[in-house]
This record gives sequence, C-alpha cells and structure tokens, in this order.
Amino acid sequence: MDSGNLDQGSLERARLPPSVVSWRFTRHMAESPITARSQDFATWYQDVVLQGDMAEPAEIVKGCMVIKANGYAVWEVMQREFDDRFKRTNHQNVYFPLLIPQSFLKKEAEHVEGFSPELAVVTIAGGKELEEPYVIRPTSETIIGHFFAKWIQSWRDLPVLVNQWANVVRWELRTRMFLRTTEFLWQEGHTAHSTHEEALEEVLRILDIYAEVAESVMAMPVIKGVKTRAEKFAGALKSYSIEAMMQNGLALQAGTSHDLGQNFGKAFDVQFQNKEGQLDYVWQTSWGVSTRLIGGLIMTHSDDKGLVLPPRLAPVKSVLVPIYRKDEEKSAVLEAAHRIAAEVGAKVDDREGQTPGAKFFHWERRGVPVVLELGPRDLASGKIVLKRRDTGAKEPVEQSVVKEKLAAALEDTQTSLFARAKDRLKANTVLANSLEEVQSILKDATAEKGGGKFVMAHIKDDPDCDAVLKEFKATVRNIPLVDEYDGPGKCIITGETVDHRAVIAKAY
RNA sequence: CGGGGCGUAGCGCAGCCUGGUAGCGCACCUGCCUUGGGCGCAGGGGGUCGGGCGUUCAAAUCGCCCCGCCCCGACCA
Repeated sequence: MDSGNLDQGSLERARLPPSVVSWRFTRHMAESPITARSQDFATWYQDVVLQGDMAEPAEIVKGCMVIKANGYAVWEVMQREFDDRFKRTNHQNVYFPLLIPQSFLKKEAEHVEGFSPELAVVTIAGGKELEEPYVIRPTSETIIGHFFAKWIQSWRDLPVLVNQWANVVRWELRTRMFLRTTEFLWQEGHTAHSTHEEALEEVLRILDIYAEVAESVMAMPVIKGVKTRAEKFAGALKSYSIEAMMQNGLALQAGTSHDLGQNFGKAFDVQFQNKEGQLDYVWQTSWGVSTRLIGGLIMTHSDDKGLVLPPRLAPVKSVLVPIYRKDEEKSAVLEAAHRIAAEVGAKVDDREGQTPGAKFFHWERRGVPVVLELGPRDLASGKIVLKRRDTGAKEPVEQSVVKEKLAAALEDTQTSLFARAKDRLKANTVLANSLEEVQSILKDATAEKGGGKFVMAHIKDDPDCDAVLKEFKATVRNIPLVDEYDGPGKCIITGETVDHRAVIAKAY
C-alpha cells in the first residue's frame, strides 16, 4: 500500500473546535454518550457522527443534514484524492445546471422510470407557474447528453472525459446521515467514446480508481463486481460497483461505474462521424462516489469510544496535549509543546480551563489518529508520550525521535486499520450452495443488531432470482470481477449453470 | 408512504394521567481551587414548553389539525 502523503501540510484546515458536550464519567450521567455497537449498531453510528462533530440533522429541512467542519474536512481530503486521480487520467472538471427540464428525464425510458418517484420538481419561479417544470437533478446524464450532442460531431471530438463535483437531490423515504440523505454531495463523471470497447475500458479504469482510493486511502477493503440487471443503474447497459462490508456485516455500495452503451446517445441524438464517414451514436459512461463514503468510513473503523480516522484522511493527524500544575511548569511545558509540535506537525491543544483528561476524550471522539502527551515528568526525562487512537496503546518515546516515531505510528495505523477491516471481511464471508442455506445465514441480520455476512453463492443474473432474495431482504451485491472461489456451479434458484459465485448480503 | 416513539434552556431529561408561580443534571458566566483519562466549592445568567386552532376563569398539561426528528417496514447512492 502506498503510505506516503502523511504530513499534515495543507490538509490541516481545522481550527480549535467548540468543546463538545462530555458526560461519560460524570456523576449524574449513568449512560455513556456513545451507544455500544453490540447494543444497537444504528444508534451507535448516529452517536459517533454526532459526537465526532461530523454532521447533524438539518432538522428544519426534511431528510437533509448539515455537514460540519470536521466532516467536511474529511470530504475535502477525499475529493482531493479522487480529483488528483481523475486529472491524471485526463478528465476535466465542468459544471452543469442544477435544474433540468422535466422533459429531459423522460427521453430515456428506463431512466425516467427509475428516477420519477424520487424527483423534486420546481413548478413555480419568479412568482409564475413555469411552462415546463424543472427537476432538481438526481443525476445529470440527461442534461449532459443534451450538451454532448452539441459538442460532438466527429470521431476527432472523442473521447469526451468530464467530471463534475456537485450536489444532487433524491426524495428518499428514509434517510440516515451520510448514508442516505435527500440532498448529497458527489462527483459524477461522464464520458463519451467512439467504441464500446473504449467505453468499457473507461468504466473499469474508474472502478479501479474507486477501489484503490477506498483501500489505500480510506483503508476500506472492497469487492469489485458487476451489478445484476435488477440492481443496475436505470438506463445503463451494465453497472459495476465496489462493495464494502460494515462492522455489522451489512454491505455498502461505495461507488458505481456505469456502461451506458448507446442508450443516452440515442435518447439525446449524440452522433458522430466515424473514420469510415458513417454516422454512429457515441458510447457513454458515467460514474460516481458520494458523501456516503464518509458513512462507510465511519462504519468500517470507528469504535465504542467514537470516530477512528485513517491517518491519510484525518484532517488533524496528531494533537499534543500539554500537562502542567504550577505556573512555572506551565510556561516550560507550553514552550516545549509548541517547539515539538512545530517540529512534528502536530496541533497543540492549549485551551485554558480544560483538564488534560477532558482533552484526551475530546480528540478521541473526533478520531485523531495520534495524541501526544507532554508533562513535567516528560520534560525531566526528555520523553513524550505517544498514544494511538486505533489500538489505545501508549508509549513514551525520546523527544529526539518523536518525529520519526509519529510518522511510523501514523503509517502503521493506516496499514493495520486496513488489515483489520480485511480480516473482518474475510471472517464474515461464507459459502452457500442452496437457497435455504443463504436464507438461514442472512435471515436474522439487521442494521441494528448486526449479524450480517457476505454469502458467496451461485445465482443467475435474472430479476426473478433477485426477487426471491428480496423476500428475505437480501440482495445480490455484485458478481465479483475476479472469482476467488470454485468457478462455475448451479444457480441456487433455477439450477442453471452460472460462471461463478456472487456476493449476496443485506445492504444499506 | 404505513406502523411505533419523541418534540419542555445549548445537551440529556422530569413535569402532562388528575389544568393553577417553569423544574433537575450537565454545559455556560464570575470567583477561588485544580490539571498524567471527563476536578471541586460558592454564586449567577439563560425558556414565545415544535407550530396553529379550540375547550376553560386559567393550558406544557385536555381536544383537533399541521410540522419536524428517531426507530421499524415497503422504495433507493
């Protein structure tokens, strides 16, 4: 795994936050502020988001959330990681309108069918009823199709490789912070190519980028695969996804990349003249990841004490908490604290009127990967205490080597978070060879109580088969691109032979 | 969109059944004291009881309507 780029540098955007309410060991608050995962996973998740100061429900705007500074800073790091990779593969950023003429959505039959129920529509503007309503974009294939048609005439105009960072609105019936909100932030890439082969290469190139960022930056292992026909994007030929496993064993679709074929090209008349002088429709792709990834990040690494952030994504990688009693200690400790912090790129928490203990809890809840403790005893011994968020291990180190020790701790945290998540994924992946088996493994799994598994089984890519699984709320997450199991076998529902096993799970 | 729960100070709640001065803990402010895992003591500030309409001499409390949040289901990144 690439472990570079661990310096605080320009990613350090945080200011000293307002103090967060803290209760855990106070006399009159018996219950802990963060519900244990084992008790109720869904409530735990919400507690971590709130206590980690990542986001809060918008309360006055149904189904929406406020992404707070701590959460947005993580999103900014993610954006940069993805954006750098998109640029390196020759994509350019653009921006299309938020409002899309309603008629556009209707041009691709499957697309309109898929999105109609969740559209927000603007019918009145400027005090007048509009002749044609606008929909607030749920995604931008249609409006981009319209402009592609304008821009593309010749094979020389291809490929077109664009991406936009934007907000979209989907009127969801049930929302959870980051995982599913009415409005969310994402990037949507849209490309047009002269051949299907080239489009397919693009789709898989992006899927690789998604998987690489998920694994090496977010330390979140994923399975790359193809969606079933029943689960694919409305209007696509095929959809590919990366699927991650949360700590409760439920699956989370963490990114999708679509082979749109010529469906939108035909709907929006995006034609080009090929080298043979013939008119042909372009082959398009679209792909996206959203703020949902932050939810995945939280449910992959965080623990009962709060947020745990992999160092490569942590807006604040290390905080130094000074400890002192008397005034003469205070000046000496603070002087050393600022000197060491400047040297290693840590933030000093020199807030007055807060005990060190309160500060430890504060940064722990916010997922800071390493906390350094410096007090009079350390000054006397020339040491400093280094504490890791992921393991809770405390180690006194010589001040002369703290920079190296800190870098090593951050790197090791990054690696071991990934290893731990990967182990969990493996430990909770099981094989099944009959429908009854799949059902008995998954039937009791819920978002709150956990117990989810990835069940690898042979199943035909047929909506009727998806429908059977749906009866017990399971879905085919994807059909992995790489078969790590036993090749062809009989479908657990139809008995027909299929290439290899698919991932069946309950999902968010 | 159906079922359940909830909405009272920044946060967590009590009060509602049985109508009659708006309460508690934490947080916050001031002072002293403390600081290696959520210090302590004393004093203090803070509320259109989610909104509207109604019943009543009187509504946080009773009735009707609306809004929002959380959980569970059906739809979805």
